[in-house]
Amino acid sequence: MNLRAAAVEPAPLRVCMRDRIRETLVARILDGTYPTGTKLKELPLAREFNVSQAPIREALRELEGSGLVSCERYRGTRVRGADFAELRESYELREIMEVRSLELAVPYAPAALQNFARCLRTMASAVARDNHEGYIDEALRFHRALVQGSGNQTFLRLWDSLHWEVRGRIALRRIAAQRRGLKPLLNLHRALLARMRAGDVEGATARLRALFATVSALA
Amino acid sequence: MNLRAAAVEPAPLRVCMRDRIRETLVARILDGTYPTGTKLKELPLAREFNVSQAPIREALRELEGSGLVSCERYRGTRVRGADFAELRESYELREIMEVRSLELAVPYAPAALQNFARCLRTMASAVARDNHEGYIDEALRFHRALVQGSGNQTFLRLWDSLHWEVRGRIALRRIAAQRRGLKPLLNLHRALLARMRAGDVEGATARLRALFATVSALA
DNA sequence: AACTGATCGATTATCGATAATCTACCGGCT
DNA sequence: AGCCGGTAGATTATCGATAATCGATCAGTT
Repeated sequence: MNLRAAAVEPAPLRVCMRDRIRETLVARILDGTYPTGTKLKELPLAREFNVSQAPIREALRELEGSGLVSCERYRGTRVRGADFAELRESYELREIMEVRSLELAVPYAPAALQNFARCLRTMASAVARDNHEGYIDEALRFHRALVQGSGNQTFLRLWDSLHWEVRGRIALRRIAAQRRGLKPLLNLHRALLARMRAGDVEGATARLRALFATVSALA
Repeated sequence: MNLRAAAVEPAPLRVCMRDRIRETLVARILDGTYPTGTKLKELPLAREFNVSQAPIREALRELEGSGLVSCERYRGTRVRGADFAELRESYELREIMEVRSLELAVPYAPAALQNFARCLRTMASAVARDNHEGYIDEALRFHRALVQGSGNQTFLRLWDSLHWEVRGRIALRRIAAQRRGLKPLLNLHRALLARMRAGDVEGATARLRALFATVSALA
């Protein structure tokens, strides 16, 4: 699932090596295959993907831009992100963006509210059937729509660049594995939507902050 | 002035073509030499910089990461940012980051407060001497330090990636050219620092928002 | 032994050329 | 005229090879 491509381009169409390589590397970094500090050497990667050095380098430059790796001239590329501190920082960033988006977007148009409600129904049925991945997919759509509602394209691009389709999955799986599962998160979303419907900015942002607090509490 | 490099690496040491090219392109995009929508063709750029296609492509990939251009497969790279709407969006993002940073960092340690005070003195003397560029440099240091104070590295990297050393300069020059000049901005900073000293989060964030409102009012 | 400087292997940066793909244009057909 | 398919030129994506740089090692000196 690539939310960004789905929203912006008609077809993902990954004919291009660079994209395939980049997505593979993103996944490996965020799921821990490459722990923080791992050196990503270009020629070995080139051999692994059966390509030349060029597409590897370009993929690495893109990752540098999204902050997952850092490069030092003539010294190579190292994995930067994905330890827990970094995950928490990203959530902090996401929180302030989503809170501000709420403030900018309330009151919502009926069509937007219907869209959120549809997401919520799908999330609920996923929880009912213990379909964690289904819940995660839909929750990400819900939160992305929240940011989209702000009308701030810069927010949306930033949100997309943080790769929640991978990194959110990691955090939510841990919550799903807890005793109470995803039910509390679902209920918080319900309360949030109710306040959004009521046009109650204060109440809505409070619920949204509570949602993020749940994730932060993972520790 | 490259704040990012100055803070992270000992020496910028731009021995590498990619960096020189990237910085040139950033400046051209943000100062309007390349208006929004301009197609950046690789071979002509390669000829201009007397390099081959490779370093150009990598520079473009980095710009894509920081959101200044967008690429479509086999269709090339176009300038994305730097119209006024985009500038406003970036300021919105910067505002929520700086406000949140304040909330996280208050109350400040004495050393940090002294640093802010030193910035402020430099800003004041620059205004007194009508040295706009000097004011801008120091104001950017002040605001960067604000974000740094949050301890959130992700915030800081994002702040750096927005190229305020170019884009902030553009906005502030317009304010400096107005009737009242930079004086009101300086006074708002003074008020802000006073509230920071007092450990008054509410008051400080209010002053900070007022600062950003001044910029947004540029229209 | 500690220090200095030269050298080698590994790795990144860049090059020049080729393959893949897109866009615009053109002629034939309905 | 308007539509379709194909071809040419422009542009991007990738390749394979070379140059530049780094880190570690080692000989020689004190």
